[in-house]
Amino acid sequence: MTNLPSIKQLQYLIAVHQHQHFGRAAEACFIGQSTLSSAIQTLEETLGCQLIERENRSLMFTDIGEEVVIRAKKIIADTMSVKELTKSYKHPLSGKLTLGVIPTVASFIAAPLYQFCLQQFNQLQLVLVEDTSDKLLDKLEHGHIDMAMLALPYHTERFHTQVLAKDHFSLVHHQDYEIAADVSDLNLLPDKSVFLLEREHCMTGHALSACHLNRSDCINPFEAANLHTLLSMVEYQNGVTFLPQMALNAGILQGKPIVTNGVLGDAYREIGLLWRKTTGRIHDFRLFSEKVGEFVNQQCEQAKKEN
Amino acid sequence: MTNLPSIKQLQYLIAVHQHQHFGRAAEACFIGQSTLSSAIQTLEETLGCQLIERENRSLMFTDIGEEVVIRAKKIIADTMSVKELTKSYKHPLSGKLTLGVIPTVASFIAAPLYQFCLQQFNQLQLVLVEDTSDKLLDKLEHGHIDMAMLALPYHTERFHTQVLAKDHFSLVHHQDYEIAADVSDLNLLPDKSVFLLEREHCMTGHALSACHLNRSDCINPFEAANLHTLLSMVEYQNGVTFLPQMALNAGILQGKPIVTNGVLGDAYREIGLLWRKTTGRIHDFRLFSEKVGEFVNQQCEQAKKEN
DNA sequence: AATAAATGATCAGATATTGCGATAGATAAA
DNA sequence: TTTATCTATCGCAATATCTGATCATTTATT
Repeated sequence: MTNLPSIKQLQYLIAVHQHQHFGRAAEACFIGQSTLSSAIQTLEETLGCQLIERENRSLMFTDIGEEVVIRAKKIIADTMSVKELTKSYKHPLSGKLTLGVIPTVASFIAAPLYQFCLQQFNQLQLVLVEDTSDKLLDKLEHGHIDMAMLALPYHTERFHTQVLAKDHFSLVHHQDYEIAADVSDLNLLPDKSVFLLEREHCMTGHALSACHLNRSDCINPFEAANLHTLLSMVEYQNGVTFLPQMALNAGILQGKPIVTNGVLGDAYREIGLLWRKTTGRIHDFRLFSEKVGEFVNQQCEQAKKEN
Repeated sequence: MTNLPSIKQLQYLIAVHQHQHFGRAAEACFIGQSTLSSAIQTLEETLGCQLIERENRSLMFTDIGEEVVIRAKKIIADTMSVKELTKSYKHPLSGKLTLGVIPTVASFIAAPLYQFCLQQFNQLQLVLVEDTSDKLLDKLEHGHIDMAMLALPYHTERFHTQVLAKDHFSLVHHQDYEIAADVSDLNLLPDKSVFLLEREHCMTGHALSACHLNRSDCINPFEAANLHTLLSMVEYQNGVTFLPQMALNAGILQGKPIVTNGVLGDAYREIGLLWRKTTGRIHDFRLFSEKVGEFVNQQCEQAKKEN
């Protein structure tokens, strides 16, 4: 058996790297400075090379030291995930779970989702975070959130993706606005009559591709930052836009002189849950996505036979 | 600081999993049986759940135990790679290095490459292994070989790929075989006049795509398993085939009544080195690929102004 | 049924590792 | 020079790891 570095040694090394200071690192690890000093020395011995250059009053990690720190971090993270794994096995869906949700979903289901989880998982302390898709993926990668709920398709190989539900788009317009009864090809809509969210918004892309909108002339250059601004434009400028079923079910049109023109056949976005592939709480997440999947499906349900 | 499982405990757990037997596992770890027994118990305690069901005369890993073993293996591998990393830093390119090479490369450069490495890296004990691309990637994944040299493009995201050199294809044919002086479009060659290796062979694909051969009629249905069989067919059946520069430079046509029709403009395969992304010998491999890259380039060099 | 072999758990005691506190040594700041 | 800061070192204590002998249980053999 080869003599490998120990978990503790790696933890201590990481601490020194974080604090760039032996004393403070030792404090953070709840051990004495001397202990840490000798631990690092032993580690350097087993690895057969210097990791840290101790100078007058400052530290300096060697190239190889930096590389070792990177790998050590991964090893520690993996080891902690083993503990998480066994813990979530013993106490399913307990403790804190931080879920990131994109705005065009959170607006409509954050509150009922929170209520739902409170009932379903009474051991769980759910924390919701609202942000854009990009930001959420960043947070997910860095461990600031445990899972992300966003609209698919969204290109990412980095994480495990679990599809929960289809959320169909409907065409909506002012109740007085006359529109051809049969709008099979949406590209035939009048010039500048289609209002959308800002271009960077993932829902804009989803609406465009799901509705096969390729004639840019019919799209109004105005870019809304949120759905309510968008709706007010549609209301006053007598245009049209696309709303996901989830928004309609949440009553976004209530009290407004805007009506839906019915669901558009195969135009939909998908709601999905993402998590880190290396997570230790895989059981938790599977269980969570199963239950929440049912809930989200319900939120996206199309009213049967509604005239 | 949370109480994490130790590296040793994980190693012992893996040993028990491998041997499915406490006694033999202990032996393999060079520790007493009692030590191992208590180590596993301590591990189960820190993880808070049972990993192994000890029965009458047999072992049985629990579901969670199996999962822990999988993750433990990764942690141990990563930890060992840290040791490798520092070792290769102290003694660059020393010890054993096992390199897999595909047949259509190995045939021509295995011997001179071995000689080259003997001179360049006198601390290195190079072991060459010849096998097909697929098999080599399998071996690479399972750690049976350290690097693989194969012909690109070859689709794989699993490994780091380092391109070494372009190896151009030339059209060759029997010296008495008349061929249009200007064969700009190879699809115009006579029916069944093009001989190739078997369909599964990566060089077949590379030749086809590099030479933009899309008219299947001109390809002879015979499939050769190696280049020498292929050449004998070309020789006796008066057909043509494509050979990489590497083969020509190695003198494969010497003594044969076969001549080259000159290099085909942009028709080439690339020779590349692949290694596991998580390797600890990254410095070694970079150094190796740099030097060997020069060597392979030389082996693929096209004779200037040769008439 | 009696006996032997196999296997993992347990215990006391040895050894190794990890920990602490005090202090030394070296350097920079006052 | 004095003081403050910082890591290394040393003796010693606590803890973890390891060993060898032994136990309890089950299975195979006689």
